[in-house]
Amino acid sequence: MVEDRKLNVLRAIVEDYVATQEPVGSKALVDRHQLGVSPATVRNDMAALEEEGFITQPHTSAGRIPTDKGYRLFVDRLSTVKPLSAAEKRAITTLLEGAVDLDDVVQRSVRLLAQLTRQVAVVQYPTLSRSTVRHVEVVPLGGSRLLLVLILSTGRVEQRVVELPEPLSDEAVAEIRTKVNRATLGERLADAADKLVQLPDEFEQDSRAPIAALVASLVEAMSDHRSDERVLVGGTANLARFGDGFDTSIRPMLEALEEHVVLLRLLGEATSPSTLTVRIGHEGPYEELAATSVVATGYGPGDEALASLGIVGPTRMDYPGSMAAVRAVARYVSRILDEG
Amino acid sequence: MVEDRKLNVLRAIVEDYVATQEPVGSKALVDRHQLGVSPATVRNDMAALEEEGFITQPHTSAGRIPTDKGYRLFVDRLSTVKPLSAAEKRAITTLLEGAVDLDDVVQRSVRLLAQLTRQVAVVQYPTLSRSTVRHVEVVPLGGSRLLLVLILSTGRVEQRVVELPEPLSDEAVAEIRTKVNRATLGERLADAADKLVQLPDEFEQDSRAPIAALVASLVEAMSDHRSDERVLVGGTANLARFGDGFDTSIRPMLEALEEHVVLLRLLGEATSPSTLTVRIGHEGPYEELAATSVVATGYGPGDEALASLGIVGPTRMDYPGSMAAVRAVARYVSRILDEG
DNA sequence: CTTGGCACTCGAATCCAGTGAGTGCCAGGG
DNA sequence: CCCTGGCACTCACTGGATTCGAGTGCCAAG
Repeated sequence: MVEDRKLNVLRAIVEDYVATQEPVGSKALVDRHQLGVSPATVRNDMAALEEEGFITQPHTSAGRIPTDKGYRLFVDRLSTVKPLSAAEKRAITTLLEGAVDLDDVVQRSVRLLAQLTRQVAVVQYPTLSRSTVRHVEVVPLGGSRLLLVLILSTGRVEQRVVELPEPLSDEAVAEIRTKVNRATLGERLADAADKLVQLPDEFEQDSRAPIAALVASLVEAMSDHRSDERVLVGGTANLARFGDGFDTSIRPMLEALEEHVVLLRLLGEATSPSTLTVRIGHEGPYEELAATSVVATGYGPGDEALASLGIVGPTRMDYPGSMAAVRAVARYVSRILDEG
Repeated sequence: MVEDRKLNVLRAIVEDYVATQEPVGSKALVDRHQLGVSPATVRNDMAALEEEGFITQPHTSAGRIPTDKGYRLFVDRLSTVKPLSAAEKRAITTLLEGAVDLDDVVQRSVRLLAQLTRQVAVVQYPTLSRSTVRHVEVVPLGGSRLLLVLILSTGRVEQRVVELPEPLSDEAVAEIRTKVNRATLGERLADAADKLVQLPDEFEQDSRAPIAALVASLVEAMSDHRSDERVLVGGTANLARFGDGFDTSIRPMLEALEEHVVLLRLLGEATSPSTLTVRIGHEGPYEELAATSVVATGYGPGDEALASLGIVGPTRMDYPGSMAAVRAVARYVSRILDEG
């Protein structure tokens, strides 16, 4: 019973602090929430909560603010899912349904997430490594140059221009095209690359040089994990809203947002769309980002997570709202990928 | 003679203020520059400069800071080109030469510009509208779906998936491919679109429906100026360095950087790579960005400007350095586009 | 035209009380 | 055992007064 109230107090503190960004005291707490007890009682509870490490006071005789541990308890046990408003749901569907291609989906998702949560949004492009080959196109560009276009099951398109040691006839190109497609269609990228390297054997000895060059370029495109690391960031203007711990917190955040590798580590392993990952403050791998939290989840067709998306913001964020938005967007995007 | 010294004083003020970010007084000025006159003389000159509107004092009995008009005079008449260091030149060539495709070139350019100038860098993707068609590829995806790949002279690749009203045989696809290419090869986008709309007439009456759908999608891809508006932004972390006029200036900047349309207006019309555009403070079209300047130029193969690139920073920036960096990067990128 | 001298201005820094939100603790009552 | 009102205490914050000093403007002399 009394334990319950303590948790209620913690919840109230988190909610008020997130709303006001100011340390919250016992008096204000009983005023704004129906706790049914006096400030003195709340004070006792607060003392206990502080003892247990859930809240802290910035200085003696100031209100309390939640610690990372406090936020953790809050998201794990105290926060109820905040359903999105009808308007928000509508915004999601209408915005995402207007998307024309994969790039567009990703761009719109970032925008959407940033708007919904008023935080910085991060969306990773679908990973190459788990997708399969849908088609390979070989286009002569004149001279001895070829354009290779690699179309993947996720809708991603990679292209490369390759310079051959000698020109190829149109017939030779056509032959290569069919053989390459026969070898790789429907294969996962890693497997497709394996099959490709054996492909030159199927050709005459003296025509192998150009084939080998072409295959090498294609294999490189397949194994090039550059695009794995591609992420899109949006809503950075929201950073300026933390009028508070400014320079200490905004600088490393901006730096992190530039470093895609860092961002990907922040988003973490792509989990299934039904699982949300919340990383609070110091729980993350970066010391400089101790004041920021990450709410992320995976997305992809079916329940297979191809990539992650999420938001990054100060530890003092609206967790229920952010979590609801991230989850909703991930689901809608997954559904779109399902259909496309 | 005395007029010359006044200009020297202005130059010194700009340089010192840019370096220290603090109002500069007469004493400090004679200490740090070999002006060969006493502080009192400098004071007289300063009074004159203020009278003419080139400098101002934030409050009585403080040092002077340049006005927008002062910066303008500085960049127009006082700044000598600051040659890049050997290391910087090396950085440019090595970084840009490693690029594998157009996207990569753009990405690397942004990074480079941000590093060189320690400002926010903006690079516009090469415009579609002025480029010509190099190749159109039509790929059956099974069922009645086709993938259209549009390859442009700039190296840009656009793709669309189109759903036809009825399936097409492989032979029909091949025929379409040749006809489409014959009609559009080498044409500018606008002209190519014009030719395409007449294409269905060349086919049998009863096979026109799928052709029309295909053509419509291609024309849309060609006239879709979405990609005209694509820009890449980098180096936002540098914003945090303006430890000074923070909240008044960083917020609108972040917002502007999110709005690509705004950014494009800031970059302005793409000029030839040999011409630099410098927009100082209030000279720009946006009231909120009165404290920011833009250094931009066009780039593209030959001397034809396909798109713009540049940097955005506080009016108190190192103009000679920024201008040198922007110009150098634009030239190198143009050269790469020439070769590619 | 330049220069040294000098009075003057005004923001920034320092100091110092006063204020008040908030706490911890305690004794009394359900 | 838990809640509550009371009370002394702490300490950031505010605002006014004061000082300090960088920097200016002006003037008379060279």
